[in-house]
Amino acid sequence: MDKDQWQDLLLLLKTLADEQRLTMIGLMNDQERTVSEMAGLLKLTEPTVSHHISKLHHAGLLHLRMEGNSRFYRLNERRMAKFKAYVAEIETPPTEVVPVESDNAWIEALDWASEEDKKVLRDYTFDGRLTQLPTKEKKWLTVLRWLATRFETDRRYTEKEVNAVLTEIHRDYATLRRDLVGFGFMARQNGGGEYWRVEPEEEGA
Amino acid sequence: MDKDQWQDLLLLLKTLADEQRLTMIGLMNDQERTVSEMAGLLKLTEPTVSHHISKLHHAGLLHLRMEGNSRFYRLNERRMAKFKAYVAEIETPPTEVVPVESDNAWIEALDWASEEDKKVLRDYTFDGRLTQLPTKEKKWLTVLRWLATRFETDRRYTEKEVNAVLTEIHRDYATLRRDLVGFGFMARQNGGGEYWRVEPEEEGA
DNA sequence: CTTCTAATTAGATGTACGTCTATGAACTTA
DNA sequence: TAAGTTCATAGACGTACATCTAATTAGAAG
Repeated sequence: MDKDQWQDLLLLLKTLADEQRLTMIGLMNDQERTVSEMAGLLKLTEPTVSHHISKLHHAGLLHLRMEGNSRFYRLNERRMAKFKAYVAEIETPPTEVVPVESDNAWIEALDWASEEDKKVLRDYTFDGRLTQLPTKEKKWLTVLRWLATRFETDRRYTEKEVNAVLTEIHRDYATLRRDLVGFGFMARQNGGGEYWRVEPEEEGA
Repeated sequence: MDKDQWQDLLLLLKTLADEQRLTMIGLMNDQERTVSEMAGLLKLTEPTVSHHISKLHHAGLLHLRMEGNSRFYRLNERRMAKFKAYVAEIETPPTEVVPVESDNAWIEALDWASEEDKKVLRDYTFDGRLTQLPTKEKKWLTVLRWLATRFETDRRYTEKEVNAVLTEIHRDYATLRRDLVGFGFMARQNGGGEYWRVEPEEEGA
């Protein structure tokens, strides 16, 4: 278990370690529920349920379908499965030793990258950081695709969290963030500053 | 998952949903650790570590071996396995419907009880509560053995929690508690008011 | 008995967060 | 446009709790 996964596990634990939210998980299992419906069942006010929903949603645990005035939430089973997988190896230490990725070894380990992609990454990175932003769109897309993999799927990030991850890659995190969204690697919620990773073949079901 | 197990899961989630404690779990996996040792590794003061230890211990997640001035803690793997089993069915609702155990059906379901034991329980209980405390020691032991099963193994209870469970069985919870300890069905920590269930064949490993 | 060591307990402090009321935003329907 | 519905957001309030310093217990060693 690497450090990011361990932080992700921690997020999930904190999110689920609440009586009301754990109950809601049960309510939304195999069934769509609206906020007002759960407020009635749990005997809480709607804003309170809304608060819990936002926590669960931010942790990627919910699917949302909007229809008319109502928002139908239901459990994201893929995400729950991930949580269970984490818990299965929960004793594994956070692995304090970060391998430092001395050179470009990590590039070879990328299973999605073609030889051409790998060459681009070798050319434009040093020790895991971008040294320059490619201007050719094709190369830029390769870089963005790699950037996207730095984010967990099925999890919501605040803008601050996104920036924190991207700053590790390049000073100009704003450009990276904008194009990740612009080219469809990440999505952003209409109102708030919430982001999540999108995969081309995802959510098709 | 019944209501007690669900509350137990909640306790474990709350206990584990903390960065320091999750790290400690890693440190104590397959290895004994002392408080001062972990305080050094985590860069926390000893009282702080002690605080976290007590939470983990209360949740039954630790084994303790005392030697000289030091206390060696290590992970209780059986308890972690229980947690994992809970998580595996985490979506299962709390099962709000308590079957009410209309009559004595629950007695038949006790796998440890002989026919003689069952007769004692039928005679001295009504709707799951003790109607009278047997004076004959043999019958009393049967009752105590049953009472012990109302507690989770591998978990620590405060005196208040013990009383809460026992009050459901009989007004005179103090007598029940005293004899549970006196006859070796439960153990109590020397100083504080912490209790845990002991099984004759437990901890022998 | 005294001194040292290891850990817990007591008490204080600041932060995180669950819950509420009040308000605003987005959409539907008349 | 106006009125109604559903939910989210803002802000306030109180409790829970992670952490610290200081004091206390319990055992070991002198």
